[in-house]
Amino acid sequence: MPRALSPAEVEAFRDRLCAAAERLFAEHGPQAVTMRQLAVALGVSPMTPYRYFRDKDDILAAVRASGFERFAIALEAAYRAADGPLERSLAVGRAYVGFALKNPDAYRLMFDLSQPNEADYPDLVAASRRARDIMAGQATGLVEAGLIEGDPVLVSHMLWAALHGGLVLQLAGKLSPAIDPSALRRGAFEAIIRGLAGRGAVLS
Amino acid sequence: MPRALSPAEVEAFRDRLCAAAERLFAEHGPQAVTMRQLAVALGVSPMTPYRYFRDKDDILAAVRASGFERFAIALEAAYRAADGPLERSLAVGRAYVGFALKNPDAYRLMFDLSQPNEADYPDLVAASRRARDIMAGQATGLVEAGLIEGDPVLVSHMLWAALHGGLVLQLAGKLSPAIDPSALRRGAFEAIIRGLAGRGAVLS
DNA sequence: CAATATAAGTTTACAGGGTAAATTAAAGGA
DNA sequence: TCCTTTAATTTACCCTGTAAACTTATATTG
Repeated sequence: MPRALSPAEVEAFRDRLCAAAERLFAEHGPQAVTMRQLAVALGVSPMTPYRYFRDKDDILAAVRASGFERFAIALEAAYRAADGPLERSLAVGRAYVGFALKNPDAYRLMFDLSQPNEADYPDLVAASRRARDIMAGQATGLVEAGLIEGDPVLVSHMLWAALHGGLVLQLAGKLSPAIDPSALRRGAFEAIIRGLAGRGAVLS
Repeated sequence: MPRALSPAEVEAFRDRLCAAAERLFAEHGPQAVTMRQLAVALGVSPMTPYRYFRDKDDILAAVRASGFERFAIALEAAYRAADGPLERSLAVGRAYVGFALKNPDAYRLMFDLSQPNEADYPDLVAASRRARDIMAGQATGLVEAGLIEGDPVLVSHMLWAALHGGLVLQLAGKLSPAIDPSALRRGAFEAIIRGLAGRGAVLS
């Protein structure tokens, strides 16, 4: 049905395609998310997606962007719901771990090292930055309250590294004995925040 | 020249092939390490590698295993050269970061989440375990010396997570402003060890 | 020494991948 | 009505990984 195709329709198609990609990814693994499989999932010919995305990398970037979007929303909600810097940090940490464990495939893809550099995908950069800003805000709160001493940016990086590193090693099966996921969610990583914020940690 | 082919010759071919794979990986990216490219790099026909490896995943597993081998050797050297638990942990941490920054491609591949599960590759499991054991030994030292309180396994996981998370976020370009690599090597991450071991950190 | 078995290596072939180019079909404006 | 525009499909190409058949050269055996 040529002629036109409103921005809303374009957006709708892109969303449907991203959703299909996420489903394929989650249900049949990374090697199953192929142009042709995506096409059949949408009941469309193999070349149709190219009207809406530059190429396959562009599609995967959109999927990652949508993941970061939902991720940022979850972190923001936790941030706003808690009050007091320490409580906020703990809540954000819980939300972070919760998201990763509830959406392991999305989280994997979002931080996959073999993915092309995100700099070429503005939407992805924006969504990614949104999540990073919450991490920075939470860390700044800890520093301003005197719970941790040091550069807020560095503190943010450290806490993020601790969370991400633990999750990624767990998801990769490198930790042995493996960590009980429910223990993770309950707050094994809170130990780091509490440990550092507990008194006088100085990061420089 | 059929008949025979000593174990040493087999090992030599496998090593040459792994080396070629690492070079392709480092010089032209992951998508360039293809069976046919590997074959031309060795001056051999495309099917010849299949005499020495089950399939492509088997080759990549061997490359990862050799990476973990060199990684473990570096950590062990640092571990032995230092004396005193804190010094040992700091030395191992420095060696860890040094290896990752000097061999970013190897490190990426070793911890790539989209790689098939390592459980199917005994050599990889062994090499991986060797590295993990050093991390565990170093953490146990900290706990036994009373520098950190808690389960040594958990302490090991936490420190490993902090190191790995920071490196991986850095390699993925997620940290902004990016960390100066030389600062990383000089010991930005020592802050975590020192912070935790500084006095009375309790991890549980 | 000649014949054969065996194993290293190559050639050929195929299914499935991403995507460029040509083609078709449907709708709005003249 | 016809023509332009554009969504969508069809076709085609080259590149993957790898199975199967074939070639070639030695080591063993008669």
